[in-house]
Amino acid sequence: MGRRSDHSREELYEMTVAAARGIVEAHGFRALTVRKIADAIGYSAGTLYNLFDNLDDLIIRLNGGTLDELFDRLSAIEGSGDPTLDLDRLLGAYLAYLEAHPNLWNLLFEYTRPEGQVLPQWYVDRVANILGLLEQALSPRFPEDRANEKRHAARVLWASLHGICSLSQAGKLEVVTTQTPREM
Amino acid sequence: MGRRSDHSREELYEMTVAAARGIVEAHGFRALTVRKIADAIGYSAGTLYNLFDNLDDLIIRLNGGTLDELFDRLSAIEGSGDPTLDLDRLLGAYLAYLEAHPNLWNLLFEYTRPEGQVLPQWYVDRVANILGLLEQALSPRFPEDRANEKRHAARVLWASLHGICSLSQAGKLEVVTTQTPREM
DNA sequence: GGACAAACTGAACGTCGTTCAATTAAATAG
DNA sequence: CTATTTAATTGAACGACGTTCAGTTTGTCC
Repeated sequence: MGRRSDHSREELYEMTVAAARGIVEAHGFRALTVRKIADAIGYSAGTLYNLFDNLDDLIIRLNGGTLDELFDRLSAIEGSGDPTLDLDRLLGAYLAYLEAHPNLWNLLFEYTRPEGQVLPQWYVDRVANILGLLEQALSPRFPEDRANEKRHAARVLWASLHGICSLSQAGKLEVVTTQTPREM
Repeated sequence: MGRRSDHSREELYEMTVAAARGIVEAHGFRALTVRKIADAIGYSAGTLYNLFDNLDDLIIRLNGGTLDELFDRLSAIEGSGDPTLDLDRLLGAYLAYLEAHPNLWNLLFEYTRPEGQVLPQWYVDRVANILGLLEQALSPRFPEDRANEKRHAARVLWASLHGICSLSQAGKLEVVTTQTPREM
């Protein structure tokens, strides 16, 4: 079969990412294969290589969308100026997203790139944007000339939270503790 | 080729785990395949299935050895009774091990089991033993009737540290911060 | 209407984890 | 010492994976 005109390039791109997302949400990231995505959208596997460099690229685009969604949820929270309260709200929204889309969150962190590969700049920027929301909430605690310490604090906080969620999600803490991530 | 008597079953087991460890340390956990391990010890791939259920099983045994090594390093530290000092020493030993064997540490956490599979009890016990060392260092801070809170604190501490090391190791923080795990 | 370019496919390649009949050697029995 | 049983080892095979690409079909432009 040759050229088809069922969908534009952009439509195909959206369909592909949506199909990939559906597979991950339904069956976890181990179930995500090029052939299954192709089947889901009614095209052959080779076609996907017109749209993406490879599966790695596709996953990163999908993860980019997840980061966008996460940013939207977190940035929808209006700041009160009280760091304790704001951090609590951010945490709540973050955990709510994690609980609603555990497999997407999983793909975000458990999928690591082949060695030597670096994340594209646009991806790094989106992570930085989310960290920016954290910094904003922390602002009242830091004078303006200590922006570096604020950056630092936001990252330590983020990484620690990540550790709790990560181990909990992987079931590596459940066997030792019955606490939920929220309690921890 | 039929039965050989080059090595006993135990020797073969040790050789296999050692070969797997060598591959992971040298080339990362993505390079770990059954065929490469078999080549490294001069046997065929099928032979490994006499010793291990599957690659998953083999990896867990290897990780078990890593946990043992980690426990040995950490338990070699004699407690001073001062939690701050003891925790600092434990942290130092932990980070030293991580820096010395980054790929082994990687395999310990980045490798997640297929869905539905639970970790064997002996594996869970070894994790609990390491957490026990943390609890021991925390002891002076907690009265005896608050053992649960101590357990809790040890796990939050552990998970947070894990998050920092995990993101740093994966290069997901380097792009946003230049801090080393030790500083964080 | 003919030439060109883009999209799409099916088959193929090499690799992976895993299984298994066949083969060989050790262990045991008579 | 030989015959039989038992255990270890292999090579070939299976199905699935990511990826490539020659060949085919369709749209587009002059």
